[in-house]
Amino acid sequence: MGEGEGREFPAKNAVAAQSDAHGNATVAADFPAKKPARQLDFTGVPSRGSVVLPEYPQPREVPQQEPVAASAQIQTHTQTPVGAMPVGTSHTQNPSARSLKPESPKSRPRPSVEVKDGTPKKQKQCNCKHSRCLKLYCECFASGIYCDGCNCVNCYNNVENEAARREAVEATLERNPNAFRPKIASSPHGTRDNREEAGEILVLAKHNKGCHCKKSGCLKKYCECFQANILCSENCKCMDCKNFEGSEERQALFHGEHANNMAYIQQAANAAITGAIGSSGYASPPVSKKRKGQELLFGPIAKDSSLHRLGQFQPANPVMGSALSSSAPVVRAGSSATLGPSKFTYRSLLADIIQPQDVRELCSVLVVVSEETAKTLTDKGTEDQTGTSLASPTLERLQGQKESDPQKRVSDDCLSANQEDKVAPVNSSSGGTELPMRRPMSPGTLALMCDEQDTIFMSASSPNRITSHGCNTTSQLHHGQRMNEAYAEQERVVLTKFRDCLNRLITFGEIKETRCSKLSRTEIGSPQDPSSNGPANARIENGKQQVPVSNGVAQPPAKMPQMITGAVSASNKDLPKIPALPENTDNRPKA
DNA sequence: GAGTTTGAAACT
DNA sequence: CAGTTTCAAACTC
Repeated sequence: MGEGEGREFPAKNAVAAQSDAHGNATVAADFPAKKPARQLDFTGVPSRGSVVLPEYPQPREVPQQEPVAASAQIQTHTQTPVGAMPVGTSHTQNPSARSLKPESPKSRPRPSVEVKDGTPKKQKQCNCKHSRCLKLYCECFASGIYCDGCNCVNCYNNVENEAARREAVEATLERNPNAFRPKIASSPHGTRDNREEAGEILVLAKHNKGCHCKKSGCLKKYCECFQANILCSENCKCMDCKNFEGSEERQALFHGEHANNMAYIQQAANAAITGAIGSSGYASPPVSKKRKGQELLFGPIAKDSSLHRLGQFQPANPVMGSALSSSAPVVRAGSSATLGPSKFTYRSLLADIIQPQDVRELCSVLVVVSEETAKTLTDKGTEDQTGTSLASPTLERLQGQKESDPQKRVSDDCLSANQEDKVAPVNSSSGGTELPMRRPMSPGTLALMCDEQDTIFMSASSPNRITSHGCNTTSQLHHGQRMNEAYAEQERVVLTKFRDCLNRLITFGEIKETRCSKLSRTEIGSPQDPSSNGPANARIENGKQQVPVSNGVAQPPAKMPQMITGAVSASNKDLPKIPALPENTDNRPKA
């Protein structure tokens, strides 16, 4: 029979293995005639009643908690074993004793042992009448156990009919090799374990095949996902699903009876994340999934779950929803692998840290750096030619810059830039309104357009330099060579700085992610104050930006400038006013 | 407890 | 793969 076949269970399950041993055939054979009852090991599932399985082969990830008493299938595969029932206990309640049943005595506890209040309850007993308990319709069969104490009629799911049963198992596996495998898979995120206990909902696990509910809104036990106490996932093809994170209906359902279930924890976590990130951060769609027909909105995605999923993600909360839609890069994650079933709407952790003005500031810094580099190089050239050093502070800075760590460099640069602005604004002869020579450029432009660098270099040059560049025809060749080197150096410095900024952003993003992650776990119990990541927490020491620590968790700076410039926030006001990026394009000085 | 509803499983 | 039928659990009254 295949019990074994196909399934991995056997392997995992020692006991099972023996029966399955793989083979298929073994079942009967191996089946010790009555293993106490263990049934097919095929599942790997916990045995419900019977015997066995010392341990579950598969870690079932999904602990089910809750209510679910679910149907055998799910239960079996999932819930049962899983957390809820300690193998030993539950099912085993009546272990051996069961009389296998042709008759189905009702003595045996069914597989689905529910454990509430810590008290294992009796497992369900099937009531099959037409399937002989040899099809998956039968929860016992589906769970891989013999019927025992059930109310079924004409049952063949027992030792006495092992042969028939084996055949049935084989047939079933033939149709679907995964028939006896757990239907619920946990998500990659392993955070759930800590919360399983208290009736938290397992939102991270998901149904392998997904449900296909049409009328239950996936909020009734008809729905396998709901029954397994998990949220519907992208695997589902249900309609009008309300079993998703943030669903009001779902919340209402759990509210009261499961006040502290996972749903709330998750929500709180979301809230925490949102708070940490900003109002436009994560949003859980309070609105229920749309019906497939509604998907007009989403286009032809439909059928597959994608559409469906989109529906699920819809922000129900008008506020959040709008925030979501308005904020640029909102990634809907949720799909499986990663976010998995958890349908959080993902938004960059840096979303609220990086403001448009910050980008502008970054551009300013880069431009300033570019200028300084150009200036320095030019001065050097001049020095070379004249033999005199200009002893420019800028030069010193730049020189030092190359030696110091990037962060310090950035910081210094920023400061220097600011200073320079105050003291001797480069190219700002005409005052604030005129486009400074240091035309703001997008990082991308700075990084990618070498030609632009030339322009900047040229424009950044002082009149003197220009003069020297352009007027001294005799030294043009030599000068040209130097210029090339200067460009290269200039580009190197600018790109280096930009790279440093990006690296810092990445670092902070990671820090924030970690922090949010922790927050989400602890949020419910002891909400942390999101404000902890305020600007005040970012400090710069020794030119190096220090990551503030709060509650043991590194705090990313709340404000971008600190990351970009590595300088004090005060630098903002010192920075030259820079027109919006797009506007500059045409204003760049022509060399 | 009978009847209805529902959706997975099985079948075509 | 889609549509239909079968089946048994979940649900309603």
